[in-house]
Amino acid sequence: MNSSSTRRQATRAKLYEAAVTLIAEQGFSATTVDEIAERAGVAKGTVYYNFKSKTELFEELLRFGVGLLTASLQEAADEAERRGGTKIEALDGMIRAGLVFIDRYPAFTQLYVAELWRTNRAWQSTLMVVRQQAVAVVETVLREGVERGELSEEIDIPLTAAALVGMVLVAALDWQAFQRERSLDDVHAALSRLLHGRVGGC
Amino acid sequence: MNSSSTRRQATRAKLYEAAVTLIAEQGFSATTVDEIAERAGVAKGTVYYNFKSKTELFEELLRFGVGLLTASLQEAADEAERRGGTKIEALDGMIRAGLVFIDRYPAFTQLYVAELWRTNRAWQSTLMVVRQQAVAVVETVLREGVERGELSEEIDIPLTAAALVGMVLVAALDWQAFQRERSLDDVHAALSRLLHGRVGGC
DNA sequence: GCTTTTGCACTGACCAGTCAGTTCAAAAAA
DNA sequence: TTTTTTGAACTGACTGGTCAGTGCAAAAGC
Repeated sequence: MNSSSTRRQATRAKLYEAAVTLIAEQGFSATTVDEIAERAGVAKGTVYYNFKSKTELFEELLRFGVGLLTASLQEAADEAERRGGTKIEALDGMIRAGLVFIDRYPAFTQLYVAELWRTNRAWQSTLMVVRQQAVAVVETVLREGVERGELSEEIDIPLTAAALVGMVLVAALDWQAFQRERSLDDVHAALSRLLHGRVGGC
Repeated sequence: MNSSSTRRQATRAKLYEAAVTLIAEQGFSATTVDEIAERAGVAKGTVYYNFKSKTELFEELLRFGVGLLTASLQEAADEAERRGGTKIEALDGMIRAGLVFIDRYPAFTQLYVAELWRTNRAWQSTLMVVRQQAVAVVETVLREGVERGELSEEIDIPLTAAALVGMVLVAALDWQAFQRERSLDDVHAALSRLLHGRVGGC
């Protein structure tokens, strides 16, 4: 049972890997199950042995990917806490963690952004849940920062969290798509400056 | 001749209107030409009488929409200039203009974000051009701000522009999708605070 | 001896694009 | 003025192709 379930896990991983790239490039509807199977080096029947449908494969992929992102944001936040840093430092660390994630899994990020605000889709509810997990990590850090008096009491936590996530997401995707020559440190520096309010004179 | 060309324009407008909503909701591939025609109250043949293909309809829609956005950003920048405001004030006005645009055309914004970072798509080149127009407006204001000494010389213009655009885009879409109860002023205030660096103590 | 994977033929729904034909307002003819 | 003609705009049934999902017997792995 144990060895056979790792075997299943391996084919699932191959299918995720294949699906994420294809769907990021072409979108969900334009990507065929035959393509996914071929890219994964697996028979079409295997896709349906492992997943109920194309949609279910995609939903599990979303859960899987956002799980990774959330964990890595949380880890960055905990790391700052452990070192006794400020919450601004924690946010800075999370920006970097976000960039590293996007750098490693650009296709997933692309796909996530493309699907997030669609309405009337089968996986809408899955996305809502999964988005909330990720944003909640940022909101928590903001809330703790306000409580400790490190952040202004007047900030609007949900909106600021959304704006910060957006800033990182879009800057990173733009970097990947249109400004490949820049280093991760360049991007991090630019975002960090914005976070610290060092754009205007101040 | 005159009345017939306005008739054409009217059907084209109806088709844009129908297509933008459907594609924003479902994506390009998942939206059928039959659906677009039905929503527009027009026969399928009419779509093909007015546009070479489904893709061409979509490309013209992109050009049309980003044209509107660029114009409204530029207008906000000019308005600040006319009043002799600082470049930070200009950026603030552009943030508001962006929010107003997204509030009025949420479907278009959704669709733009969903398609922007896809690779291997037929309209890729159209999108590149059109994105550059929009980002260039922001970059110009940043550059002028640095020249005048109002903004730090150390900011990275292309990356900061991308980050600002992303901040507005994502915060606004999140507002529309998940935080409907907030007012445009709330969202503007939150973003403005981030722009002015009033999140941390400073 | 189970679970898992393969290979492949098949079905039925769906859909982009076509095309022969219709509509109608305005120009030309009577 | 009335009648006829013209052609741009529009219509919707139809076609050829594509694709999600099925079924199943045989092989491979554990």
